[in-house]
This record gives sequence, structure tokens and C-alpha cells, in this order.
Amino acid sequence: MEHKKVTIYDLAREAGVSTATVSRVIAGNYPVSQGTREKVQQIIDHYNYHPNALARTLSNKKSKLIGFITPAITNPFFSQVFVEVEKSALEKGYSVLLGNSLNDREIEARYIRMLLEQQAEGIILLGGLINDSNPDLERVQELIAIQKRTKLVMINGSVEGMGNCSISTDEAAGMRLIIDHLVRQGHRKIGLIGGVKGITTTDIKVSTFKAELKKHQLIFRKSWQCYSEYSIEGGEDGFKQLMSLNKEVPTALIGINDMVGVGMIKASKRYPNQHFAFVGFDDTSLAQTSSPELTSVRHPYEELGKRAIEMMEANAKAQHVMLAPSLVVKESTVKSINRV
Amino acid sequence: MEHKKVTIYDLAREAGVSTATVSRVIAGNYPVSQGTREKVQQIIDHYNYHPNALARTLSNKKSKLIGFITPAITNPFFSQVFVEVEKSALEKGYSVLLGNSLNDREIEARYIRMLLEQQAEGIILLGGLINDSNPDLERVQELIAIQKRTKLVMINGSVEGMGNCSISTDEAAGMRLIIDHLVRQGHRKIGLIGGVKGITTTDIKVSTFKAELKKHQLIFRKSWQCYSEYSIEGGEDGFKQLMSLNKEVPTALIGINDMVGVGMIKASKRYPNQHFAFVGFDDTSLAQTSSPELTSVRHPYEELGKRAIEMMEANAKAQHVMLAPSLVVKESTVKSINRV
DNA sequence: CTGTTAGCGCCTTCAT
DNA sequence: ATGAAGGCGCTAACAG
Repeated sequence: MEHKKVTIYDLAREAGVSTATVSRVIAGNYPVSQGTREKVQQIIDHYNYHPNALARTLSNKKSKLIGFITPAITNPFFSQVFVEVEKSALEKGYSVLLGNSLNDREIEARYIRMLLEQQAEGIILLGGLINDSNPDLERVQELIAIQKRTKLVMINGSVEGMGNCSISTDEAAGMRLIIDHLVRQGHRKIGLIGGVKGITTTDIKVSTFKAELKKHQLIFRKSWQCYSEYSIEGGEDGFKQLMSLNKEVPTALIGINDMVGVGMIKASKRYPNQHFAFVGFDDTSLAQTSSPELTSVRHPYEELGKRAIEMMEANAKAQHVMLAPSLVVKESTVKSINRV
Repeated sequence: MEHKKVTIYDLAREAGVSTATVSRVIAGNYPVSQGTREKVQQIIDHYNYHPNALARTLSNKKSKLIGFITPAITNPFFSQVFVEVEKSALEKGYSVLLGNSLNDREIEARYIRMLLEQQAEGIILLGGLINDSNPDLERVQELIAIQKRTKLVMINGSVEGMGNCSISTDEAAGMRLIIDHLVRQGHRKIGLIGGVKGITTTDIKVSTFKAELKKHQLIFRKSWQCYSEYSIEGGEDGFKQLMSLNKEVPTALIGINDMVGVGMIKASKRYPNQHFAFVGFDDTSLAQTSSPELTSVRHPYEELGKRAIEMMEANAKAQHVMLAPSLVVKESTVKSINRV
């Protein structure tokens, strides 16, 4: 660990050239004669020299660093998106600094400050602060302030009236896929469980749910839709509530996300005589580990990550892109599915 | 976004003081008169000034940045550890740069280079390259080279003969907890499924498993222990193999980790007439989302994160700490457990 | 308490 | 193709 730092000065001296030349061979894209290039390169290798990225950024203003802030990296949905963002970033030569805000506004703010101070070239926001249907003013101000200093891209969320970029999955379309599938399976009594009113993605799903039922001439029964946390427990509670409140229950139940879907499946095991179809949302790893495996709406994860990075790089402003999801059908809605 | 960068020079000019003074009020821990401090602070606020962390680090050599490299952040075990590391780091004023190597040595190497160039004060390794029981020489050389440039801490893994620091869970103790528990539940026929021979953590578990069986005077039957991938599929395959190879099967099955445990549970549903007890390892979120919920060995996650950061800060060398795990008993081994 | 002045390590014109 | 030199923004002696 006590390796005296070697700098381009040392290399230059040793090679008998100027620091500028060394810098050029490191950058690679400058005219340097074959001979000197090789000599310098050799010395670089010999010292196992690593350029100081900080000094470089200080000088040329390109940190090649982007920040990614999310409330819970342990949540499979968030981590799957993160991984795709990271991949795309790597391809373009960026590093990603992950900030896990733990749903705490202070930590979130702290990460943002940190990223700004690290000269991040952009910040990507996923979940958390960007998902309120009616964000409080203070929050918006905060975001606008950030935007003055760095590029801001939101994934699956956006805030009214601040010309930022965002990339999202068309969750309304996802809901339509679900209803179509269930109807095609013969279901006419469908319920929707979970989510928090006022959170954009939930609001979209609920309103689309209602509209689709109407379109298919199915009735929307108020007690067949209830809110709850975005968690396994939320799903269990929602299911219990549904069962206790109704004498007539749905034959198919949609969870606002996979966790809720899995929670419902767990809770339903107490009613071995009744059969339900279950659907989730996000198609996270959870949807594959549950049994039965959970039919779910899949985000175009890879595309989401790619576009987020592209938007970061582009200097277009206020661009909102929406991507189509797909439905991944599994055992929870179709019994006879063969595992591959 | 086009906010002309304001520097301490601007602030100094505006406040009619020197840059040193501005720097002092920012640092906070230097003597500055009440009056000037307030004046400067006011100007800082007014400009919504953020110091350039790179310039600072370049000057004072403290990046307050640490790197964390893991092969798959989508794996709940790794992400749970990461979160705890991050928390502890935050508390001590560090930021954590996450590198997700996707089990690819090149990406891993690239992250390491990146972190070195970003002047990370330390690198924490979890999983991946540090888990071979017999690491190839090249790899060790690599690690040693890194160690010359920055502090290296390994979590749940270590490499022979390079005086680094490591912090691990005592997985042998974990295996003992499992066997004790199963024996107490009356099991005398126990199997162990999953893992890859040559990976340290697996080797430890397998050899302890054998030793414990002997201690309890239970026989170790070769066909009741098999290797497989660390995945749901691995668990399913292992279980199928077990069922097809034996006429007499164990009553209790241990998975090398939770994924394997859950995979076995899934596969076992094809044998509704036979009852098995299942145990997993790591007590990740998977162990709670499965049904039945999976009894599992829990790592002291928080402590693991805390110690890792402490080790990073300390300049002690070659310290290996081992922490005791605990057994979290759930439905998969004790039917009558009441959910809390 | 506060100002002056070197760096920190690298990049980038501008000459040569 | 290569060298000289200023500058990026901040900190840390060293004076005063």
C-alpha cells in the first residue's frame, strides 16, 4: 500500500520526453511517433502506472461518472434496472455511482450533493422522490436546482413542469395486457390489490384497470380493489381483507407489483378449496421463485437502461419516452404451462 | 444546466476575503471570526455553491470514496451486504462506488482499475474472485498489485498468502446450528444439496456437514449430498437427482444457500405425499417470500458491514475476523410456527 | 484570525 | 511530432 505515487512527471523524466508526450500516449488519440510511444508505454507498464482520474477531470471537465439514486437496491425491480443502466454506462465508458436512499429524504439529498461534488455528468433517478402524483413544491424546487448543475434523467417517473428527460414503461399498456389475458382465460371477476394512492404508477394502473373492465363490459366492484404497501405483507393483508369483506370473490387477482402478487399467493394457501389466478407486475426474479410462478408484466429492462444513458448523453431537453412492456405468462394463470 | 461554475475565487472576491478563508469556512474546523464566517456562508448559500470534491481530493489526498465489487447485486445476499456496507460508510463520511462484475473477470478488472484511478481509499470485495479455494496465481498477483495501491478488505472470502484483511461469517458454525436443529427435530436422515466444489464457502459447508453427521452418529450417505449451481434451478435439479438416485431418501434437506433451498421446495411439490424439512443458508429475502418460509442461517449483516468499513479505516494488516451466524427457524422445518 | 503562495496531477493550446 | 507553460479548484503551510 505504500507505493509512492508515480505521476506523468516521473514517467516523462524516465522516458526522456515531456509530460505532454506522456499524456498523449495515454490518451491514445494524438500523434506520437511509433518509437516514443513504445518507449513510454513500456515505462507505464513497468511502473503499473494508473493515471489520476481526478486530476484529469479537473483539467478536462469530463468525469465520466454518473449517479444513480434509488430507494432500495434490495428490491429486485430496482436492482434489475440498475444492472441494465450500469451495463449501458460501461459500454459508453461511464462509471455509475449508486446511491441507495433507503426511502429517506435526507440520505437522498446527501447523495445528490455528493454526486454534484464528484462532478457527476448526470444523475438518474428511479423510484422514490419522483413518484408522487402531486409532489410538494419544495421537492420540485430541489430537482430544478439539481437540473441547473447536471443532467437529470428519470426512470419510470416524472415531475410536472420541469423540463427534464424521462424514460418509462407504459404501465397502462401493461395493465391492458393483463386484463386481455385474463379475459381470454375466461375470467370475468377480477380484482386489483395493492399500491398507494397518489403514487403515479399506482394511479395509472388503477385507472387503467377500471377503464379496461368497462371496455370488456365487466363490472368494477369497489371492494375488489384495495390499496396496500408494496410488499409481501401488503399482498397478504390485501388478500385477507378481500376475503373477509366479500362473500363473492374474484377468480383472478392482480397485484400492483410482484411482491404483492406473491403475498397474495401465500395468503391464498389458507383457502385450499378456492382457486385463483394471480398476476403480478414487473416480472422480477420473485415472479420466478414463487410457486406457482407468477404471470407478470415485464419491463423492457435492457432498453430502459440503454435509453436512460442515451438521454443522459444527448443534450435534448424535456424528452419523455415511453416503452412497451410485455406479458410473461406463467403457472399462476395457466396451469398447464410446461417449464422450459 | 448552464450555470457557470462558481469557485471559491468567486466567493472570495464577492466576500472580500481570501480563498483560504472561504476554504476554512467550508471545512468548518478552522478558526474564522464569527462575522466573516457568516458573511461567507451567506454568499455560499446565495450561489448554491458546491465545492469541487475532485479538486479537494487532488489537494488533500482524501477521496472519501470506497469501492465495492460484487458479482451480482441482484442476488439478495450480495445486495443485503452491500446495503449494510453502504450504511456504515455513510456514517463515516464515505461514498461507496458499486461495481457489479456480472461474474466477468474483465469487468471486474475494469472496475478495479477505475476505482484505483478514482483514488478510492479502499476496495471491498465480496464474492467472485475471492472465493476459489485454489485461486490461480495470476489472480493472486492481481490482488497483490491492488493491495500495493489501496486498502483491500474481503467479505466472506480470503486468499491464502496475501496479508489482507477479511471479515467473514463463520459458516461452519452455521452448519452446526442447522444440524443441531434438525436433529432436535428428530431427523436422522439429512441431505445437503448444491454448491460447487472448490468454492471456499461450499467446501467449508460440506466438510462441516460430514463432521457433524459423524458427531451425531448419523451416517453420511454419499448420494444424499450433491453439488449444483447456486440457483433455483440448481436446487430443483439437485432435488430431482436425489429422488431418482435413491429409493430411501432423507427427511431433511439442506440447501447450500436460499436459492437452492427454494428450488428444492419447488421441486418437492411434485411429491405431495412425501414430507421434507428444508433449510437454506444466508436468510435472504427469498427465505421469507417462499412458502413454506425457509429456515435459514442468517449472517450478521449489519456487523459485517460495520466491520468491513472499520477494517478499511484501520491500518492494521492481515486481520481476519469471523462472526457468528444465527439460525432463523421458520415454517419449512417447524410446521406449527406462528407468523408474527 | 486571515492572506499569500505553492502545489496536487493532468490536459491543452501555442510554439517549435 | 514534441516541448513549454498555464490552468482546473481547492488545500495547506507559512507568514503576518
